This record gives sequence, structure tokens and C-alpha cells, in this order.
Amino acid sequence: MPIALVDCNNFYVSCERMFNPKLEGKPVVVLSNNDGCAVSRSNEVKALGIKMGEPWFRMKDISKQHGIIALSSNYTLYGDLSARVMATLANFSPQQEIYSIDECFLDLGGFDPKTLAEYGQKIRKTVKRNVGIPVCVGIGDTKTLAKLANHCAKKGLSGSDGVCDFGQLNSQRRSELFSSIPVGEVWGVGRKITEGLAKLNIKTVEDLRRASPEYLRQQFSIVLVKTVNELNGIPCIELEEAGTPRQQIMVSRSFGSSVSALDGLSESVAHYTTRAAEKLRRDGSIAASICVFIRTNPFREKDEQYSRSIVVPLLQSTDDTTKLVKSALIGLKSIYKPALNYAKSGVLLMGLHEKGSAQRTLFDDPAEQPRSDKLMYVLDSINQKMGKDSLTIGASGTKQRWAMRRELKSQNYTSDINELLEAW
DNA sequence: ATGCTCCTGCGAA
DNA sequence: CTAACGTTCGCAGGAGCAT
Repeated sequence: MPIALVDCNNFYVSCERMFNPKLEGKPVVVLSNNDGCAVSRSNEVKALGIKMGEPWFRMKDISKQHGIIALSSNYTLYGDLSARVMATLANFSPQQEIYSIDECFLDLGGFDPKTLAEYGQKIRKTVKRNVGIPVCVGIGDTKTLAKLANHCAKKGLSGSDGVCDFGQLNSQRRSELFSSIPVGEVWGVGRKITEGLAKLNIKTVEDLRRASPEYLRQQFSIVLVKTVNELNGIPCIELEEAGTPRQQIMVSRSFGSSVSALDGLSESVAHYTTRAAEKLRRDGSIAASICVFIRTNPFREKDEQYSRSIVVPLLQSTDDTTKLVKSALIGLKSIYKPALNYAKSGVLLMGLHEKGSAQRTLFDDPAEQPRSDKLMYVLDSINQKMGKDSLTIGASGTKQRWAMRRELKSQNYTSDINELLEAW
């Protein structure tokens, strides 16, 4: 059963180029939050040898030399364009799994196997024309093979022009191709496992494909065995369609500059909890506990280091921002240590379950739940109508000096008419 | 021996 | 001028505990 993996090329950079064509043909990087390090690179930047995750301050010199254009990440824009790409791709298959912001799997079972490469080209042309984003298509009998085929398509391996269909290869050609690909390119094989495999002299995809599953099970984990099966065309990882809500919700950020006082940390924690609670309500879930963490900057080795977290159980599972914030701030107070340079804080909502299934406590006030629901409904409605944080809780503060740096951000072209006009 | 919860490591984008 | 290094999610598996 063939599966396609469609992946956008240099997605964030491609989004920026769509609304600013002057960036076309030039070296462009998009930076992570806080303008920290490279998370998306144009081909020109890759050619200069700049690696994924390279810190911005360390590439400033080479950037000046080659006129690299750096941009802060603009998730409002990328999220919006992602939704357009996914909606377009949904037309090409009855079953779609949106795997990340820039890629999805499509079930191509039932299509004529001989025409799949052609179909892949049609997908590419349609997305490019309708949305403006370039994509590559990989096709294989399992999700792992589809991912690998996509890698080949991106690299232009085995004569592929943006589309690679492993179904077209006979076993001889496939072996040759797999022998030329380092094992670390396989989905599920990261740094550690690549190291471990190298010790066993398993270095290419072909080496891994032919390795003994029993031996790998003993040396590694069941996950790697599944990967090997998938490389051999035996499906072990199902296509998952949307529906199952998340099991945990994390919101955390590094600060724009370090924070020492409890006040500043409290504001940040209240703010992240507000964001997390919004996601929670969007999922239709409630949380049983909230974890709060703070930490100093491990890269500043001269600073005293400190990293603590605490789980605060809620008396009753809830999706109420005010209750979650109260608990989070109690937790924060208990782990706060004065006179340190904190670099980051965050919250994690845990023990999530469906809202309908709330366990009630013996001493419930029956009027309380509807009151809370009504308040959250009003809060969400106003913010949806008037914009994020039009109405928010006082504990988040107003100055937010800890807010992250985004000095190089482009406009919100697709979600704010004034910013679009400004860009013209 | 079995089943849980909590925590860490790993991988992914 | 200096210092400046991301975020969010799931899964596996071991430790620790209770039964």
C-alpha cells in the first residue's frame, strides 16, 4: 500500500519569500525564538556550510561576508500558510496525516502504482500554483520508506525531479541507492543510535535493512526493530488521522534577557499558563495537575546554575485559566531561589482528559462549574474577536521585560491587513 | 510476579 | 559597548513502590 510523504522545501524561508520576492535567490535564514539559532535555511545558506541549529551570534561574521539575510521566526505567518498547504494536499487522498507544520502523509492505496510518480508531480504543481510553496514528494510502501524517498527527492538522488517513488526501483537499484545513504538519514535514527550502529559496523541504510531484527532488539529497542521492518516494506507504523487530543501541553520560552526577581518570573509563568489553558480549552480537555519549571542559562558557565520543577496537583481537574494560574504561582514560589540569573521558565499541563469526564469532589459547589465555564467562554470570545490578550489576567503584567527578542520579524501578511499594507 | 507512576533519554519537526 | 545557543510532543524503558 503506497504512502506519500509531502514535505515543504525550506518551509519558513519559502514562506518569507512568498511575500517578499526580493529574497529569491539570496541566502536567507530564519532564526528560532529569541533570534537564537538557525531553524530554516535557503539552499544558498546550506551551500555556505551553515548547519541547522547554528547560533546566530556565531555566524554573524560569515553572514556579513556573504550578505546573508536573517529573519526572526513569524509563526503566525507559517501556521497560516501551512493550513493552506494542508488543505490543498487533502484533495489528493481520502486519508491524510498532518505530521508537522510542513509535512504530511497521504495514503495512495488504490491508485495505479505505475502512475504514482506522475501523480506526485501533479501534487507539486498544484501546491506551487495554489499556495506558492515548493514541495517534494516521496513515495514508498511504509511511512519510513516514504520519508526516505522524500529525502532522495530533496537531494535529487536517482534522477528524481522533486518526486521519488521507490516503487519504480527494482531490488538491485534499490540496494545500490540504500548503500549510498548514511543510516542517520532514516526516520527514527538520531545521533545516539547512529553512534551505536556505527560500533556494529552498520553505516548505511542498506546495512540497517539487512541487519538481524533479533540482534537489534537485544542491543537497542523495539522502536528500531519496527524501523528495520518498515525499511523492508513491512508496515509497523499506522497512518494516524487527526482526532486524538494531546496528552500534555507545554508552554515555555527563553527570556529576552535574564530575570532574577520573583515578580518577573511570576509574570512569565502566568502568561505561559494563560497560553497553555487556551490550548487546553481548544482541545476540549481538562488538566489534573500543572508542572512549573525555572532554570538558569547552562551556556553561561560562570553563573551559578539552578534548575527546578514542581508538580502542583489540582483539587479538581480544570480548564479555568484563573485556577491554573493560581496553582502555578504557588508552585513557582516554592521553587524560587533569589539572586540568580534565570533564562527560562515554563509550564506543563498534565493528566489531561476529556472535559465531559470530570471527576467531582465530595465538597463541590454545584454553581461553581457553570460560573467558571461562562467566564472562560467570555474570555475566549473577546480575545478571538478583538485579538490575542485583549482581555487577560493581571498577573501576566504589562511591561513584560522578559519577552523574547524578535528584532528581525517580517509582517503578519496573512492575518493583519495593516501589516500587509505597511509591507507594500 | 505484576502493575502502577514518575522520571529520563531519545527522536522528530 | 557586550553578550547573545529553540519549542513541543510521544514513546520506551528503568526505578521505585504497592499489591
